[in-house]
Amino acid sequence: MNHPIDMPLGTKDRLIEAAGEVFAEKGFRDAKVRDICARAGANLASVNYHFRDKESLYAAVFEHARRYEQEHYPLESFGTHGAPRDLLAAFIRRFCLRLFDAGRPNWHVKLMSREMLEPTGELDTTVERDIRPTFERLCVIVSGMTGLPPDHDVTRMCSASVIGQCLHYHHCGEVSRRLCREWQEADSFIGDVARHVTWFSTRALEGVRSDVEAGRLPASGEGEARP
Amino acid sequence: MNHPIDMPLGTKDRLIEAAGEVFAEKGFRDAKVRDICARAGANLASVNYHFRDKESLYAAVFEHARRYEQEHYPLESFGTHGAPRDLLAAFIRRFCLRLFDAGRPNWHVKLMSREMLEPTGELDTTVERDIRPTFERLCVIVSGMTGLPPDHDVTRMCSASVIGQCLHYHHCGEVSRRLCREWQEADSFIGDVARHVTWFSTRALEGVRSDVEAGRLPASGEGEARP
DNA sequence: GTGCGTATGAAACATGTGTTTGATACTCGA
DNA sequence: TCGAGTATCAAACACATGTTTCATACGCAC
Repeated sequence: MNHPIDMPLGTKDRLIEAAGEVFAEKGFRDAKVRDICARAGANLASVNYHFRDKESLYAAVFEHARRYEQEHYPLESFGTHGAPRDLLAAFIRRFCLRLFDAGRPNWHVKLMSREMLEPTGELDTTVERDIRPTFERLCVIVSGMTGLPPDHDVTRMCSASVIGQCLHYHHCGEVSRRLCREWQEADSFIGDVARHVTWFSTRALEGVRSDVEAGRLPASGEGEARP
Repeated sequence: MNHPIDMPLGTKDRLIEAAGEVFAEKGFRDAKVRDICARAGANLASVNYHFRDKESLYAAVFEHARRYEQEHYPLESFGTHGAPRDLLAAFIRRFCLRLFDAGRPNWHVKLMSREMLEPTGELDTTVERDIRPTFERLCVIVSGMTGLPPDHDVTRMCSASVIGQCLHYHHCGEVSRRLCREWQEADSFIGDVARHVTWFSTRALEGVRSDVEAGRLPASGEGEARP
């Protein structure tokens, strides 16, 4: 039976929450059903009762995470009015919040990182339902700054540069924690990252725009990559 | 007994090679000793004979990878002469080659990605021996472009922006493969990425420099992060 | 050839772990 | 109160997988 709203969470939901944490921490294989059940305060058999097996639980966790993200951080539904650089700043700030806001279930992004390293079917679903619309939205914003169409290769790679900078602090968090301990520990961490990425990217895109207007597009595909 | 040079590789070395591949593909836990031995064409017991156990094999794989990287892609030993922007371009190209050059054991970077998600002791060693000197080297180059000291927060975050862009195509390779299939498949992929990151970052750093010279440093640590 | 250290082989062992089972308790409508 | 559907529980099961064992083969000094 479905659980009533505003109740201390039924077993099924507690399992999803606990599973999310454990899957994010340990990965699918290393996550032990016994551990999940213990954290959820549920019996060992409950996973196989409420979900069919461990794998279906994994899928349920992803479904849950996707719904949560879209409800709380709807990145694709940005207003389209305003100066491109303001839109960019707002986008980056929202994106960083989504990445680092520890307010609520903070394991969503880590789960995604794992999927990227070793994709299962869940990645495809998430890309189409979540990532692609977000990325397209960013491309439109960046397009407004470069003066090139949203589907132009340069626009898309510039958008990837923006995303990449933000994600870096997440993916390589363990490394940068070791390189510059102070950063991550600062209360203003999220704001600092967002502000820096905005600054760096804005200046970059201004430079790109003037290059574009001067007709200085880089010739791509030339074989001069190797030293 | 140690194996003579230029021989078809002894069991111990074949095990390391095979283990590297499997660990990178599946992660430590999912990697099965039976699978590793099969790929190495060795007996099941050989892992426990040549190394003590699976974990020591993992350590040996990392040791091997670190040595290989330092021999083949010594990033920290760059020349310091030349215009900063040329040094930056060279650094980025070398770094991208190191990330994507499929020429030889291509599993090193993937192993590192896994360590970042879920650090074991190996990450610490690699950070100190490999990553930190590389990063410091980049900071000096970037410092030459911003006009700020190498250990200045702005310089370090700008360096992180450069690294982040490059790593993005690796960490999120599976995603960008789904978003823009053509990119990854192009022969010129490595060159394209390097060229774009260089372009984007150079323009950004020029902008940063003029902001710095005009005294327009962003006030950090302000509480204006949340919307 | 004999003997010793090293390496490989096939099989057995031990344990961690996902899943199933059958019993028991709880909820709610008739 | 009864009974059916639902949920929880402890125990057992089944299998994958890291490790060990012991037998055998190889290489080399004497």
